[in-house]
Amino acid sequence: MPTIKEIATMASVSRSTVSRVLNDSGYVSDEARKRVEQVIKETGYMPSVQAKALRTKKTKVIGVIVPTIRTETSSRLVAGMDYILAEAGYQVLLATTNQEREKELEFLQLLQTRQVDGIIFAATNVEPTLIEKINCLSIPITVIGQEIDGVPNVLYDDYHAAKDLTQLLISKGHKRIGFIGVNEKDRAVGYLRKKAFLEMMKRASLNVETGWVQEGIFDIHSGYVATEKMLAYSKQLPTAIFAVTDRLAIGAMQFLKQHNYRVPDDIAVVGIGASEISEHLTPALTTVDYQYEQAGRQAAMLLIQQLNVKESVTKKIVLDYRLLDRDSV
Amino acid sequence: MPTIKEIATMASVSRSTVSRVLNDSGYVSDEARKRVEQVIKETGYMPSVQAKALRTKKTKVIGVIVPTIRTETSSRLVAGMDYILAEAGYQVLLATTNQEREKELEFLQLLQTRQVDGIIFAATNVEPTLIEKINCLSIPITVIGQEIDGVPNVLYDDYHAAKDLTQLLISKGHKRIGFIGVNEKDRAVGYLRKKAFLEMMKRASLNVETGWVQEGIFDIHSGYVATEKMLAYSKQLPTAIFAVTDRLAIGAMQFLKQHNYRVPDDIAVVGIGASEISEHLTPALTTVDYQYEQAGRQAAMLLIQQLNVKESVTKKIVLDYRLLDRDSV
DNA sequence: AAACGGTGTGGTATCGATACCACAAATTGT
DNA sequence: ACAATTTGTGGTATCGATACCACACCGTTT
Repeated sequence: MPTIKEIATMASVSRSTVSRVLNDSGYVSDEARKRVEQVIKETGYMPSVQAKALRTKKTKVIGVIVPTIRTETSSRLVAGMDYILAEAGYQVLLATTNQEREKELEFLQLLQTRQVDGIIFAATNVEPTLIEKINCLSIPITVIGQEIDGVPNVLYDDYHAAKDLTQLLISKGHKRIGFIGVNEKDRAVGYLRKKAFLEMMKRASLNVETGWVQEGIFDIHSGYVATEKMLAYSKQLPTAIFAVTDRLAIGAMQFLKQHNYRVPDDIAVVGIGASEISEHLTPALTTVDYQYEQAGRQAAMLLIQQLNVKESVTKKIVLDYRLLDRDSV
Repeated sequence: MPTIKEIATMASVSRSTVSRVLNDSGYVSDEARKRVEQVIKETGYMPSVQAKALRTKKTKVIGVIVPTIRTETSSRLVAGMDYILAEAGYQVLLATTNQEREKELEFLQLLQTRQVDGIIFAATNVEPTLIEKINCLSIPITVIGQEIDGVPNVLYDDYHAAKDLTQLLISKGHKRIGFIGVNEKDRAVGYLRKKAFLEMMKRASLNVETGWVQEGIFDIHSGYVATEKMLAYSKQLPTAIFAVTDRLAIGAMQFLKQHNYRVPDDIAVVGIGASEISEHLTPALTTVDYQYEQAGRQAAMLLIQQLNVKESVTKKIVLDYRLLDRDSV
């Protein structure tokens, strides 16, 4: 690959002129421009991204931090981001934390020294040190899925979605409803969804047995186990189970089917997430669609907006959700 | 962030000495080293990746080209790669092609000008122009999932896996077996799996009605539709369906259940891919586990190997697969 | 005719690091 | 004691681009 210097020599102009042609900046005579373009075409020259980045401090790369890329949620998020970012000429540099807190910090640092133009961060645990780090970051950032003050956020409306879903169960006549959650350190998925559930039950004056509240992690099997425990420890069996993710719901349904409970006739099940499989289950799972790809797009757009205006915006976007009332209730 | 020059001044040494400390190369007195390290610690200095890359031509970034990041297959692949690459100090720059051929070429070019240290390419269509481009690339590359001569490959054993799976169906007494494939331009998934199926049927002297052979794309719904067509156009109904991916198999099962065919009693179903959900379906899907994460790891390891020896290896790794004989047959 | 503003071009400094060489000082060998 | 290493350090060139300024050349304006 030739350098700009060689192109300049070949076209009998200075490097400056070649640069002007490349960036379409400043004055260049038609004649000079043509000569340069000709040489560029002949040689297939492409300017060195490294050199350009060093000089201009712009890399056209966006760092994306996600807990994992294996789950449908994350991969859809990233797909959505990538769609918008690619359109705007950016590429995605991926960083996966595997839920480890030190790694979140580490990657924020790493991406900064890599001089990415911006960061999109799908956080899980939001603790003070992390927030502090984010706030003193010199790069535009957008946080998705967890609320952090002072930075642009794209948020799911976990609270209201969970409320609506609980209300749906109640309105269909369920009075005994079990709950499968996750660790409450995850404020959005763990804390807010549970809070909404409990509040709605209280408002409807419905009792929640302690055995009805179980906790899983993020995989299908833990939904299975949680359901097993729930049924074992209940004085009275619940008639419905609210699982905070589709995978947990799928695990629950699997356990129920295998133990000859009919869904939804004996026990109804709902999830959150609208995973691809959810509508192909029998019965089709009632769930909430957060439209993760859309969320990724929004986050990317919000970031690009910041990059363009060059001053930190602190907008919050609360995403819409759709209740998918299907056959499992 | 200070520069190496400032660190040098602060530690009363030259930039060269700081560089030597940073890279642990050449001779540096203990005393000088200590002073430099002290200043680095105090300032929190981190060398500019851009400048380093410009000088050394190494970016510590690996470009990964995949058709999409939304599917379980791809996301697992990438997760596997990321695991190994992160361990070796590389980061992943993502490029998704959405199956568009021009984009595959475009990204190969783009990644090259970005001076990534290596490329991992999960190709789909392998046509001459692409192969040519790959062969004249100046960067180490590893291709995964499709066989291309002259470059290191990580391959699934599509042919034998499909044969084994067909054999399994035959050995369980099935004589009328339907097939749901994908476009044969995809040599691995479309062509090889079909070839293996047809050969095994022929070898067992089993007839394959034309209506029994259907084609879908890569989503669940197309498996549903293909099954619908298959049953509509069959003179005699098949007793088993071989779908070349799990998603197609899931679509098939969904259609069958909804139309009151029992799986596997009336019609058995098998897939390929061992998607997470496959074991949680009722009945649990018989499928082939390609261990995509493992595949991603292998590809990453193969690439790193090339980077280390600095000469192009042309090794081929054919991955092992596991037949998961579950309840859908 | 002098002054002026718009065009077009080249030269030089710079971004922040490493490579490489020159050279001084310390150590070793004979 | 002197040459030959080994060790330690700094200076300069370079990677490949852009930023910015200086200047030359025009045609207008006063």
